[in-house]
Amino acid sequence: MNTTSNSIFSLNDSYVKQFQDHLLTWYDENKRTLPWRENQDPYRVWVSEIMLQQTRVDTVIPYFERFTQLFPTLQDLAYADEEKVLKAWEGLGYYSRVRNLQTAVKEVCESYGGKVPNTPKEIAGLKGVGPYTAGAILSIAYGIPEPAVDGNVMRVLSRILLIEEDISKPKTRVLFEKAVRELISHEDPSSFNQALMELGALICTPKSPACLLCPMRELCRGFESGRQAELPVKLGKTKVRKAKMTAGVLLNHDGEILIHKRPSEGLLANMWEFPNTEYVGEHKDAEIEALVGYVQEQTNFGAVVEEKAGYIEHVFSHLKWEIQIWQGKIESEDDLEQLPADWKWVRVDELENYPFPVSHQKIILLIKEALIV
DNA sequence: CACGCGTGGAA
DNA sequence: TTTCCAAGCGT
Repeated sequence: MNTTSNSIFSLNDSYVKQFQDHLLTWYDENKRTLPWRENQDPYRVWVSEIMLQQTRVDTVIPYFERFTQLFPTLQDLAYADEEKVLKAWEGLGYYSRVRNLQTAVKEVCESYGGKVPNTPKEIAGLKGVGPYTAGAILSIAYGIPEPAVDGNVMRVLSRILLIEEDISKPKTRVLFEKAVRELISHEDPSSFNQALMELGALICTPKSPACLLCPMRELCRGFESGRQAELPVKLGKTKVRKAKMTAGVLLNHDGEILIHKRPSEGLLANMWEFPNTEYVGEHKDAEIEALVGYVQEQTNFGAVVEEKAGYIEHVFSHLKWEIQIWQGKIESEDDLEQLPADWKWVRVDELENYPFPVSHQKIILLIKEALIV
């Protein structure tokens, strides 16, 4: 047996075996019952992994239940109307995830006979499937010993192995993948990868980790040196740009509201919204002028703004919208049916049929509470 | 590589 | 209230 150092992490066979035993035993006794753990259906595993990207488990659970009920199989999703798919994702954020997912399952139907591929190269080639998700599907659905390195894994391993590389650097992930390749159980790669993440979620949390409850404590170099709270090293900055927005709830003669479908790329792609634009200036004249000008440009309609209907703030990961909301109407003798593509007149009770981002759901709430429509 | 891309929870 | 996120990926 090789009992000497066999890696850049100085992991000998004995350490690796203990690592696996402690981790897998703890996982077996403490893992949560989650809807995507009911079986190993690659499609369901895939959906869950996409939903869980940058999103909390508690948030995902109801979405996963509803989504898999609406689209039980890969084929159901592949052939579904994109609007229905976005509606099922409404409120979950990062909407390109689900459009990429649908693109990818179509690809699986066309190129892989409807069966999710099980090789790293093929699966990583699918839209929206990066290094983490590829490893997660391969290990969890197919039992293949590939690393699945997410934020949890980097946090947990940075502490246990005392790795001080900056985890905000993309290159650092590769280092952790090397570590996982040396540690991963070949008997149960699925449980091993999930256990690392589960430990990160339940014990080895970002702030004040529960080291006294941790099954890995005696194997943890971070704990041993009392430096677990300093890890992982994560540099980088958070700057949120503020944008002053003006939005309109604009009615036609039939009391219908004007809405717009956003472009297919960029922020909130393909989601619906009320006509809005960024403005410069301090006073209400600037807000009204910007809004009316935007509507004129886009639809060729003349809007008449009547009164302030409210104010809403909405914070994105990288942007803050400060939205002034105006109520008004479209004054046009022209044929109101001549709407440009991606614009629509809808009744209040029809709004629920369209996918709106949360920022504009707040406007819908204002309409239902305050406006007479 | 750096940045854009949502949302709601926790401290 | 402010900060930092939470099972990342595309460009």
